[in-house]
Order: sequence, then structure tokens, then C-alpha cells
Amino acid sequence: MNGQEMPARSHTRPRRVPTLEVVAEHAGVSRATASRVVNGSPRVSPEAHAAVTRAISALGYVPNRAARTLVTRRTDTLVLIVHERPDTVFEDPFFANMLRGVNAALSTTEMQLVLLHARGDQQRERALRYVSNGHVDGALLISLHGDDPMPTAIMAAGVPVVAMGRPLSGRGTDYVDADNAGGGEEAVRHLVAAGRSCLATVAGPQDMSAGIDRLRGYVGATQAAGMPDAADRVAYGDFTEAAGHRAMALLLERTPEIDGVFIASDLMCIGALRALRELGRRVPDDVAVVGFDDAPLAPYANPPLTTVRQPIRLLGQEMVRLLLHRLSEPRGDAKAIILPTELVVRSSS
Amino acid sequence: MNGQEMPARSHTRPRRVPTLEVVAEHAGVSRATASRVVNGSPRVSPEAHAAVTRAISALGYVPNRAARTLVTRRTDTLVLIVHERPDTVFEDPFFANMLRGVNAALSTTEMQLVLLHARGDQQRERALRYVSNGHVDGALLISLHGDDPMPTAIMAAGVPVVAMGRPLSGRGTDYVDADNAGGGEEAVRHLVAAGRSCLATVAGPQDMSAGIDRLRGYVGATQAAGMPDAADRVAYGDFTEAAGHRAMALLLERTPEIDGVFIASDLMCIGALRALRELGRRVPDDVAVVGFDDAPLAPYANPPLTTVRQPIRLLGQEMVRLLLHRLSEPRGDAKAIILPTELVVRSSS
DNA sequence: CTGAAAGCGCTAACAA
DNA sequence: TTGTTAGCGCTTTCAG
Repeated sequence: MNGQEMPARSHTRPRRVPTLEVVAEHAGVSRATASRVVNGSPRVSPEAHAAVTRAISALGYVPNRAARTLVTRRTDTLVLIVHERPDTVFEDPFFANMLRGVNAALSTTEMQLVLLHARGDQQRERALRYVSNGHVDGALLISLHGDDPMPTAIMAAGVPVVAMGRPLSGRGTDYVDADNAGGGEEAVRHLVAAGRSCLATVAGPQDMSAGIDRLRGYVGATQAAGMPDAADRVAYGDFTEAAGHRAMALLLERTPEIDGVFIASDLMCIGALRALRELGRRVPDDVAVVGFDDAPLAPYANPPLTTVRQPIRLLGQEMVRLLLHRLSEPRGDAKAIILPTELVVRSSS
Repeated sequence: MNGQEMPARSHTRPRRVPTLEVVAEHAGVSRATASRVVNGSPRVSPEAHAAVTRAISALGYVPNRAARTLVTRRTDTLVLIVHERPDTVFEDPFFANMLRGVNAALSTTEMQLVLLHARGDQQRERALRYVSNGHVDGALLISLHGDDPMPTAIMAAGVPVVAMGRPLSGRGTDYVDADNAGGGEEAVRHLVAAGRSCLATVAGPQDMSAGIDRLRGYVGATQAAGMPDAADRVAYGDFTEAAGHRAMALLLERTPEIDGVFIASDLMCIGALRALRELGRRVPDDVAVVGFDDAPLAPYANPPLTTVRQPIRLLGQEMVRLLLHRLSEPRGDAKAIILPTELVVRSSS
């Protein structure tokens, strides 16, 4: 299989942990009864229960997961698969925040989390094989691009899936997402309320729902505000700082009179801010900027950026909650959890 | 054990995967021979090998990890334990970068990574139990504080450990670290070369080796440069932005004539920069600043910060390499891998 | 309510 | 070089 002999890993762990067998003996019951107590079965007499419980804590017994998995085919493990297209979305550290949410939700459980990267065909294959072969009870998918078949493939293997962000394909996939469209609208309303009349946007990649939805919100709100021409002032970037710089410069070149701009990611904000500075525009007096808060970088921008904040940590938590729910409730319509965004106004001191 | 009945997770996975038994039959050999092929034993005839290999790919066989673990007591799993003291070090996203390094090193292996947070006694206990009970082959420890007994406890359980950063206790623990002292020295040399004569430092927490070592480097280099009095101009912070702000303000209050400062983390840099601005100091003309690059925040500072860069991603990789080495080489002296830092000079455009 | 017994899929002696 | 066999520790019928 792996083609080479395994190294003889002989780190002799002398302290062999107690087995159920030993617990049962210590409690004066059979292994079956001990197992029932461990698994919380109600069909156990109070005496037996007490005896086994005592034995467990006396011996410091902990169930052997491998043995349990072997028979139950349950792994008590979730996998987080990170789809990372070389040097784009994952460059920014929004990941850490999401992870904290995931862990928070998991910490009340006996579930453990394993991490898998899946960039490149080889790693994708490996990840899919891993998931399909019963190594995990469920999968969390993040940073999906385009119509990635991964969610469908995993579901076809009978493993429940929850995606972060609305998947562009795979109609039946459960997912959690921020209200990206609503955030885009809010940004526009803020700019309009600030008296801006010539809006533009640096939109995200149109092969990701986050990019698409934020743009949709922007377009809808500008039209609702009676600024249909704003829908034409769009430049696209791939969520990176360099792209933000490029897009902002392009917008200003095409329409110098822009006085308000919505930028669909915080990394792009940093780049756009740089472009504005280089072109001699003052922020926010000359051009008002509203960003989208994926990661904790925007607060460090200079001048401080007003942003639409995405509750990433909460999204992580909700992903896990939804997946755990699916585990006990395998069938049913696909669910989507959309969390509201929040406008965070920051002004230079 | 867990006190409540497990929910009946019945997501019927119909597609039962093929077992070694089936592979053996298909190849016309015994299970033992098939196993030998799977594990790359050389004691197999070419014909048998070919037959089994063919059967494996025909059937899409993948070894059942639980079964294998049950007998070999090897899990092919490493755990990354994050020690996160409430709201201090972990606030900054250096974590994501380290994780990428870890994953890079792991991706050439069949090993998988599980993530465990251990803040608070309860979670610490859980983590230790988890590790001690043979769920993993080795442990990676990050963001250790003070004389945390965790490394020693895990090693006592017979599980190899590698820590990120020199542990303050546990003499025998393997670890990887950046050359923090060297970085501090380099920062000072840079400031001296820039003609600064009244140096100060915002040092990190003195219950973490990163804080201690960077300060040591600073002190040593200032004395070597004939500025013994600089050793007195030290203010401490806990690596957070707020602390950096506070410490910088304190330094300037005590010694207004400071014209060069070394700041032991990038988050503290952001805070210090804010303090400098508020107090009307110009950077770098008035006060030159050299930071320490833990996370990708510093580049976004305004003005751009000259920093000592820590190769976090590489450190992650080296952690894994060292741990894998330990797995095959259980005994031997504790090893330390110290990676050099790099001075990154950034100037405002 | 309890126990005996049959495996889950795999590896590792031990024989052949 | 190969096959036979005995478990690894646990859950789960099935009788009692």
C-alpha cells in the first residue's frame, strides 16, 4: 500500500491501560454489564451500576476508541477539510477564528476534530478516500470554490457534510453562511446615509458565493437607492491585498469622481487603501470606504476602516452544531443557517 | 462513563468497504500474505505481490484504521495541543501560519492531525487523559506558559512530545524555536546602525521563553554596543496590542528622549505605534521602531514596520519532523532546533 | 437485569 | 515464502 516498510516504532509504553475486562472483574460483574454502564444503558441494576462506576474511577478506566470503533463503526471524529486554492483565499487568517468557533462547539462533546488539507488533485483524492472509508462520522468543508464536487461526493459516500458558505453546486448540501447580501446592502446604506452619491465596489471572485452574494447586495441596494449607474462601477479581485490595490486603481481611473466604495474583503481593503493613498485621495473625506471583515486585519488599517463584520467564530460553532444534528437526524431537507452581519463604524481618532 | 445514552446514529452507510479477507480471496492468497503486501513486507513473492496489488486497486481496498490500531497500538495520529490562556497570546493569528507548516510536513505522510484545545483545568485534564490513553503516537505543544507540567506529564505517559518554543520547565523536552535572542540582538544592531543612541524595549511576558529570550538578546546587544543604561529602559507587556500601547506610553513618560525602540511582538507594535502617534512622535524620524514578526499584521502597520521575522511556518514543519524522528528513535538526548530570524526592513513609501 | 459468546478487521507469532 | 491461528478491547445478540 504505502510501498515501504514502516519504521519499527517501539516507544515502549509500559503502562498498559486497564481494559473493560479488568473493570468488570474489579466490580464483580461481567464485561457485558460493565459495557452497559459505560454506555449509559438504563437496563442495569443500581448496585451493578455503582460497583462498575466505582471500579472505573478506581482504575482510571477509559474506553479504547479503536476497539469501540471497530465494532460500532462510529469514530466520534469529525474532519475539517480545507480547500485551499494556491495562494488565494487562505492567505488571510480568518481560518484561526473559525477554528476557535469549531473547537468551542466541540469542547462540550466527546468528539474530536481532525484536519485535512485538500489542495491539488492528489490531496483531494486522499481526503475523499479518507472520508469515504469510514474514518469520520461527518465532514466540515471550508473555502469551497466554484462547483466543487467534493460535498456531493462525500454525501454520496453516506457521510454527512456541512459547508462554510453557500456551495455553488450541490443543492442538497447543508451550510452555514453570513448574510453576505445583507452585508453588502448595509454597506451601501451606510455610504448613502453619509451623503455619498457616486458609489463603486471592489467585488470578490465570482466563483465563490461570498463574492457573488456581497456583490448582489451592493447592486440591489444601489438600485433601491436610485443609483442604477453604480451597478456598472464594479471591479473584481480574488480577495487578496494585491487584487484590492489593482481593482481600486482601476475604478478610480475609470471614474475619478467616486466618493464612496464598498470593498468585499478586508485584505482587499488594505490594498485599496494603499491605492487610494498613492493616488492622493483622502479617506474618508474624499472617498468613504466600507470593507468586509473576514479577519482581524481591518482594525489595524490606517485610517481605521468601517466594516461589515462577519461573525466567523459563531459560524464555526454553528457548522458543528448543524453537523451534530445531522448525525442523529440523517434524513430531512437540506438546512442553511444564515447569520446576520454587523456594521462596525470606526473613525480615525 | 458519559452518563447519557448515545443517540442512535443510524446514517446507514450501505457501501460496506472491502476487507483484507476479500482482497486475499480475490488474489488467491491468505489474509496474512495480503497483509504483508499492504504493509510493504519484503518477504513476499513477486507473483503474490502483483496479485494482491491488483486486487487492492480492483476492489478499492483501504485498511481499516481501527482494526489496525487495535492490534498494533499505533494510531498514525499526532495531536496538536493548544494551550491558550484566556485572551492573551492566542488572540493573534500566528496560529494559522504554524498550522500550515505542520500540515505541509504531514502531507507527505499517512499521519493525521487532531486538534485539542487545553485551556482551563477541565480541558487540560481531558487532553492529558486523551493523550495518555494511547489515542495518539505523539504530541505537539504550542503556546506554553511558565512551568507548565504538561510536557513532562505527557512524556511520563510514554508519548513523545515536541514543543513550540523553549519550555521553561521540563529540561528533557524536545522543542523548536526561533532564535529569539539573536533576533533581539539584530534589532538592536539595526537601531544602532541607524544612529540611534537612546534605546528602549517593550518586552514580552517573562513567563514565556519568547518574552525572556528576546529581552535577553536586547540587553546583551545594548551592552555590547556600550549602552548599558538601555538595559534599564524596559517595559513589559503580554504580547497584546493594549499592552503594547500601555508599555510604550510608559517608556516615553519615563524617558522622553528615547529615539529607538525594540518591541517584542507585532501585536504590541500596533499598540505602540498608536501610542507614539498619540504622543506626537514621528516614526521613524523621531523614534525608530523595530518589531518582532509573529503574524502577518506588521506589514499593514502605518508607517510600515521594520521587523525581525520569525519563520513560523518553517517552525511548524520542523516540529513535525522532529516528532516523527522521535517516533522511530524513542531514546536519546533532548533535541532543540533553533531557526534563525531575519531582519525585514520596510520603509514608508 | 445479567452473562456467555460471537465477532468487528487486522497483525504477528509460529509452523510448515 | 506462505498459511494457520490467536488475539487486540469492545459491543451486542441471545439465552437465561
